[in-house]
Amino acid sequence: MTEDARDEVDRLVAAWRTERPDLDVEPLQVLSRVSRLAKHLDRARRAAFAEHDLEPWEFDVLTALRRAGKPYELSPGALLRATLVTSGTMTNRIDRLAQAGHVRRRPDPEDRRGVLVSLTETGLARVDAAFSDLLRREHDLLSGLGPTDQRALAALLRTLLAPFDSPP
Amino acid sequence: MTEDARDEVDRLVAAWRTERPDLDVEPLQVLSRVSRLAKHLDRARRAAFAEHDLEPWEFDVLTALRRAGKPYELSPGALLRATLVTSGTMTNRIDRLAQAGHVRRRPDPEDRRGVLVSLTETGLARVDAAFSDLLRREHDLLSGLGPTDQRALAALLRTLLAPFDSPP
DNA sequence: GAGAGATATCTCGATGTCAAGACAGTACAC
DNA sequence: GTGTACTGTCTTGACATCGAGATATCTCTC
Repeated sequence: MTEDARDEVDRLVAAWRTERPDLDVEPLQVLSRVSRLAKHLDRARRAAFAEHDLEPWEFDVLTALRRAGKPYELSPGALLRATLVTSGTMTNRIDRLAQAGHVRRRPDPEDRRGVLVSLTETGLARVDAAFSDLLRREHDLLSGLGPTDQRALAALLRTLLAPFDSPP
Repeated sequence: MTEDARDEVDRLVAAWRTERPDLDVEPLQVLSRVSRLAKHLDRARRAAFAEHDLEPWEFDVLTALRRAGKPYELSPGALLRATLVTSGTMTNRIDRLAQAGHVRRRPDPEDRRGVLVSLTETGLARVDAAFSDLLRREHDLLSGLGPTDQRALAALLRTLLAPFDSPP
């Protein structure tokens, strides 16, 4: 391979090697790329959702409900675990989604502390359209890698992610 | 390998397959993992920097200056390109870093619109200590992968990142 | 069945970010 | 040289997030 496709992180690593030759900066090759890629993905997602009048945070909540299957209903607690945000943030998100008419809140009949949040018709339609669109764009972003490479990449990332998702 | 190490994304993909069997959700195997991993990394970094009394955003700016080499000086414009934030954010960051005594601002003698930002002694010491610490922790995060896997992962990520870093 | 601790949700204040625009200075063509 | 477009930095207002704490309810032990 004539992999001369240097990216921003290659330049960053080279700079560190000059400035701090005493340190092993190899971890940056992986982890800086993960962070930078995530930042670019956020921007791409924002652009994709704009066509459906959705913010990324709205999409995150709506897809969690959509994935739950009928009746598309989850507790705020389940939602915050799915989206990695704090409880205060989730309360705020649900408030605004309810105001926009995308979700509906009702008291949990089984637990009087609890609440259940469910998709409305318009919320369901909106998230389905946005999700199809997102997948189309993500497919394009990955077009630089063949199916084998994609699977290899997914497997490597899974290894890194596992300790976070299932704490020891 | 008994690769049964299902993570949160495997569950997410399985749920989508059930709910939207009409869609090809393979891209999520890669891109959802990138986003989720980045979120976990942010938290880990925040914890690491807390010991050095630095916020992640402070670290980002200080390392950009550190990497520049002596005299550790860059313009705000160069800094915002290095950190992927907007100009308003960078002005705010420099203000607070200057107030904290980590950087210093001076007018650019070559361009009267411009400003140059440089590390102070304490800024330099702080960033060097925090960076060593960060690398130690990142090294541990990657301990689940051998050197070959790490290189493979880095190469695959580079391919995805290249189109963003060097727009065609 | 009473009490202690855990759990679920919400409230509130502080903060970092962005987007849009203001302003000063520079560069280049004519 | 003058005018126009561009560049670099800063200002402002809106907003989403977090963290800590408040409140209500549940659960488990004795």
